Amino acid sequence: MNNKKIKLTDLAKLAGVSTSTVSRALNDNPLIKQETRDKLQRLAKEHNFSLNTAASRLRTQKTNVVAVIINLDEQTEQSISDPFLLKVVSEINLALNQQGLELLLSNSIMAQDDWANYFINSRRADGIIVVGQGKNQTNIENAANAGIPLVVWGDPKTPSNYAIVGSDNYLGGLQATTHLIEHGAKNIVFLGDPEHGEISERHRGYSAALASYKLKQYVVSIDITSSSAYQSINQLLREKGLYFDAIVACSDMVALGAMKALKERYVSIPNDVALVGFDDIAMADISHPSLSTIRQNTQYAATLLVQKLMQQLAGEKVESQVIDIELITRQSSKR
Amino acid sequence: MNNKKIKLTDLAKLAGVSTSTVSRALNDNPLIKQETRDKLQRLAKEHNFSLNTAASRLRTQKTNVVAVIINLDEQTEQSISDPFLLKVVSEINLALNQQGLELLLSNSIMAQDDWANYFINSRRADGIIVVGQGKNQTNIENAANAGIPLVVWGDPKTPSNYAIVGSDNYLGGLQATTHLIEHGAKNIVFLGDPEHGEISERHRGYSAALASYKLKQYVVSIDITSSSAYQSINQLLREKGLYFDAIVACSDMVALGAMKALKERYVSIPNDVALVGFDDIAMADISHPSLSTIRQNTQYAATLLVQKLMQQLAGEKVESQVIDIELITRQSSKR
DNA sequence: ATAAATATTGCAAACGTTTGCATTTATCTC
DNA sequence: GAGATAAATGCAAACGTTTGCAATATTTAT
Repeated sequence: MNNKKIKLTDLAKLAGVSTSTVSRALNDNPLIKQETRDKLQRLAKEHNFSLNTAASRLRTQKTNVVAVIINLDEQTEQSISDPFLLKVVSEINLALNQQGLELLLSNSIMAQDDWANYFINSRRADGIIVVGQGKNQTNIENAANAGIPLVVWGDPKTPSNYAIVGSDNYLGGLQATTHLIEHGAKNIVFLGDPEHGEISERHRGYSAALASYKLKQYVVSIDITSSSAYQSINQLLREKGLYFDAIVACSDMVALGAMKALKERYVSIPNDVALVGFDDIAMADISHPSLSTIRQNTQYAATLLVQKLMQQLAGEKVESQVIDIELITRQSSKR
Repeated sequence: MNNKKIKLTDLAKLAGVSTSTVSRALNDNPLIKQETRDKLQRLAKEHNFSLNTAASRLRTQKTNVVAVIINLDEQTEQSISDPFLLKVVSEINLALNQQGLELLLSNSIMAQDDWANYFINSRRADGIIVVGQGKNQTNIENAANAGIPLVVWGDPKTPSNYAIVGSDNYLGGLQATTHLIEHGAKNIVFLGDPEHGEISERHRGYSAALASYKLKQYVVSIDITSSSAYQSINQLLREKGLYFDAIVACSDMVALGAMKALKERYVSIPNDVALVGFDDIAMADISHPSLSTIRQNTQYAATLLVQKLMQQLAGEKVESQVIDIELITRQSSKR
């Protein structure tokens, strides 16, 4: 094993050419004759050489790194328990790698609120993808105003000075609710946190659907975790009885928590209470009864996020973009 | 907004001192008078200055970055659908941040098998944490032999030339199985892939438990996903009927897939078939009936992984370490 | 064959830190 | 109060790339 790390200069010496030539050859610069390029690339591989990214980043002022920060509200445990956010991250990772970019992950850093500075000024990353709008968008807004290159996964209809990619949450809420109404539901509970970025739009969709059928709203505001959903449905049944015949949950995890509470009290799903979730996580299909839900196209979203960030870095102006959702009907809403 | 990025030299000029002093002051070097340090740190904050990490990494030959690679077998879809692996990553992220380290995430890179070279030689990261042993450990072994600083989340009892941190999978399999036997199970199926790193140990524990009670093994080998579990249990019931009265699943996702198949065919859990999973993901508690399982202490594991990697980077010799597991009994195994 | 145009390579100066060593300034000792 | 020791700061050389420009080699046109 080579004890000493080999560098560009060494490689140049070995090949009997200048370092500039090697550098260009390895970067496939057409200035260099194809033949020479091939030779040098082979030599590099042979000697197990790879460029020192620190040096190259210093020189080029580019990192090819994108920071991804999971923007969770401190008060909720959503992040760790919710598979959906992590799925989004996973898709972003794939999309980035496909572009030869790397992913610097962060979830706790959001608290110390100079994250933009931390990542960009220090040249740790070229740009930032924020996953989740959270309850409070001001620090994102500030960062965007300060010229930080960033894109956000969230609700694209939110007015903003930065590009947001995300599902049509309003339509999702609308479709979920309409679907339940069309299957005979009259008293439909919205289970979630209407204050929260994306979710408030889902709630608006819910309201709109109810309004057009002249039905009454029942909003149950909870922390968006499955255990919180479980508890609140339990409490509801205990204290007020079964006054509803359907639930629109703001996420699948929430829906599954509610489902557990219902099943424990022998409330039949979907006959007594029909249920629609949001996200289409793996468990939606595995649960029993399987969970109807609004599927979000995370893969496409990830591609878009990366693409828009790159465009922004290239100096282009980018806009928010709405992604189609799809109602997946499973057992939990079929009567 | 400052148009030009401010650098160390500028700060020095502003303060009327040399760059060395500023550099040392910002790194809290005791060579510099406390008073000067405070003053310069304040100045830096005021001007929103942060060190250019590219330059500093180049100079110090250290990145303070750890690469985390999710080591999934290509043939399975485990990674994206399984919340457990992502939970581990999330915990590692926390542990790293606590040490002031950053996390470079990778999941697809494992395929192109010079990952060690890619991360370390190129100085993208100081060390590597591999999450999951996968079926084939040779490329990890090679990397370790080549002196790449790395630690692995997997089964610590696997003989290796690198440090592995992970649960006592053998004991987990043993406890899960014994628990079922003590609750009256006679014909216990092991559902999983006994070829797979960590899981083979769980299977060994299962075998040992059965042996000591002189019971017969029923191994159902599947891909470790919930859908695969669902299908195979379905097929089993269809073709062979209910010849078993308990299942030890190699993971919670697999257990939940099996549970769905059982429920669909009105097999009562736990009365007809008792069930124990592995991991204790959030869904284990939310499912109905709730799922008994072997809890893995991921948080402690993450801390250890980081700690051991740091020790290794400091030149110390580090050993594999077994982490205690805990049997969580819930409804799925109570009769 | 020669001049002009083009293709290929090399020189050397950055990029922004850190750090060994030299230097200055402050503190102590007798 | 002078000399010696200790504390605080500054000088300048790295770290390993990339790239504008200059220089050389090759091809083309006449």
